[in-house]
Amino acid sequence: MSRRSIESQQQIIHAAAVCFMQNGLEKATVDEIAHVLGSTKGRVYHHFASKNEIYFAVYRQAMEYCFDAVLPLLDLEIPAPEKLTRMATAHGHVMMDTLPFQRTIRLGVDVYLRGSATEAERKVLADLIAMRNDYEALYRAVLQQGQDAGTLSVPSVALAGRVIMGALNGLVDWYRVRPDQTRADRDKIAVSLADLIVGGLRAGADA
Amino acid sequence: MSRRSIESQQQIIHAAAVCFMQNGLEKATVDEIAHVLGSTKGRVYHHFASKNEIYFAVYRQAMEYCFDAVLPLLDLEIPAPEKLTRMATAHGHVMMDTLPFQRTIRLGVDVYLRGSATEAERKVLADLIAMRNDYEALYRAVLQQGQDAGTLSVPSVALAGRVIMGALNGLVDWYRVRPDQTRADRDKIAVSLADLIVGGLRAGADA
DNA sequence: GCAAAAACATTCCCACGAGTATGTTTCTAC
DNA sequence: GTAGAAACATACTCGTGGGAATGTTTTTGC
Repeated sequence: MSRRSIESQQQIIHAAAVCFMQNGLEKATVDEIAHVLGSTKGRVYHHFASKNEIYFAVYRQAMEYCFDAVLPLLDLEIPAPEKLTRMATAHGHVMMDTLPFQRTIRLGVDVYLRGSATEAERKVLADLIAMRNDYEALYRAVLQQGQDAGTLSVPSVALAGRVIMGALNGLVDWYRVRPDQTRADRDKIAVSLADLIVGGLRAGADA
Repeated sequence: MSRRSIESQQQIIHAAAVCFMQNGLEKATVDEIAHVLGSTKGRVYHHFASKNEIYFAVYRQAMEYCFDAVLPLLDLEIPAPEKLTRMATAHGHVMMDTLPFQRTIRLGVDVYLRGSATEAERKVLADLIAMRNDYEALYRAVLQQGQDAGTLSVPSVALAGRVIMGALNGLVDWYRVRPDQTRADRDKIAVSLADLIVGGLRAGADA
C-alpha cells in the first residue's frame, strides 16, 4: 500500500462522509463523492470495491475518532463521576469535531444493508457494530466502578449506558457548525452536556 | 372521504411505517408496502400521490402519538420534577408502543428530501419539523417552570431540552420488541429511563 | 529510460423502482 | 338493477445510479 494510495483513500473517505451527511446513505451517489474531489467514479472504484465498503470505512473511522479521544482518560485515577464527566465531555468534542463521520453512523447502521448485502459484508458490519458496543462498554465499566464505590447511583448499568450514549450522540442531530464558533464555545457545550447527563436536572444535587 | 377510504389509508400508513423501519426510507419500496397488505401499487397510489406523502403521513401520525400521550399531563398541578418525570415516562411508553412510527422519524427527517423535493413538499416537511419543535417546547416550558420555582437546576433550558429528547428518542435505537414482554416490563423501562434523565447518575441526590 | 503496474478518466450496461396509464371489480346512489 | 364513481389490479415507461469494461496517464522499480 503506497503512501499516495492511502492519502487518496483518506480523501475519498472524508468526501464520502460529507456527502453521506448531506444527502443520506442512499441519495449520496458515488459520482457525487468523486465530484467533490474533482474526480470521477474511476478513482473511487479503484480504491473501493463498492459503495458499501466506503460506508464501512467511514464507520470505522468514526469509531476510531471516539476511541482515540476516550481511551487515554481511562487510566486517570479519579473518582467515577469525574471520569465519566470527562469521558462524556471528550465524546461531545469528537461529535462536533468529526460531525460528518458521526452523522453517517446514525444514518442506517443496521437498517442500511438489508438482505442485499453479501455474507462478507454482513460480517464486516457485525464487526463494526461490535466495535460500537465495545465503546459503550467503556462507559458501562466506569458506571459499574462508580456503583461499586458508592459514588454513582446506577440502578441498571445497561440502561444507564444507553441513556448516556443516546444523549451524547443526539448531539449530532441538533449541533450545527458555525464559522464564528471557537473551541471554547464548543467546550462549553461539551461540558454542559456532560454535567447534565451525569448530574441530572433535579436541584440541590450539586453545582 | 368515505369510511372505507380512511381505513385503507390507515392500513397503508401502518404498513409503510413497518417497511420504513425495517428497510429504511429509500430501500423500502412502494411495491413492498403494498405487498405487506396483500395488495399492489395501484392501491397505494390511489390514496397517496407519492412515496413522500406516505412518509409525511407516517411522520404526522408519530407526532400525534406523542402529543396525545403528553398533553394531558401538562394540566397536572404537581412540581416540575415530577411532571417532567411523568412526561418522560409517557414519552418512553409511546416510543415502545409505536416503534415503527418513531423509528421512521429518525430515518432522515431533514436528510430525506434534498433538492429533489418540490416546493410544496418542503412546506409540508417544514410544518412537520415545526410540529416536532413544538413538542420539544412542551418540555422546555416545564424546565423553565422548574428553574423559576427552584425545583430544577437547568443551566440552559435549550440544551437540557435537547438532552432529554436525545436520551428519550435514543430508546428506539436499542429497544427491541419481545413477545413475552408485558406492559409492566415496558413501564419499568420507561420509569427507569425518566428517573435517570431527571435525577442523573451521581449518588446522594435521591432514591 | 523503460517496461509494468498503479492511479486514474471515459464509456457503457442494466437492474431497479417511482410514477403513469389503463383495465377490472366493487360499492354506492337513485 | 343500473349508471357511475370509487377502489383497486395489471402492464408499461423511463430516469437514475451502481458497477464493469476499457482506455489513458502517471508513477515506480530496475
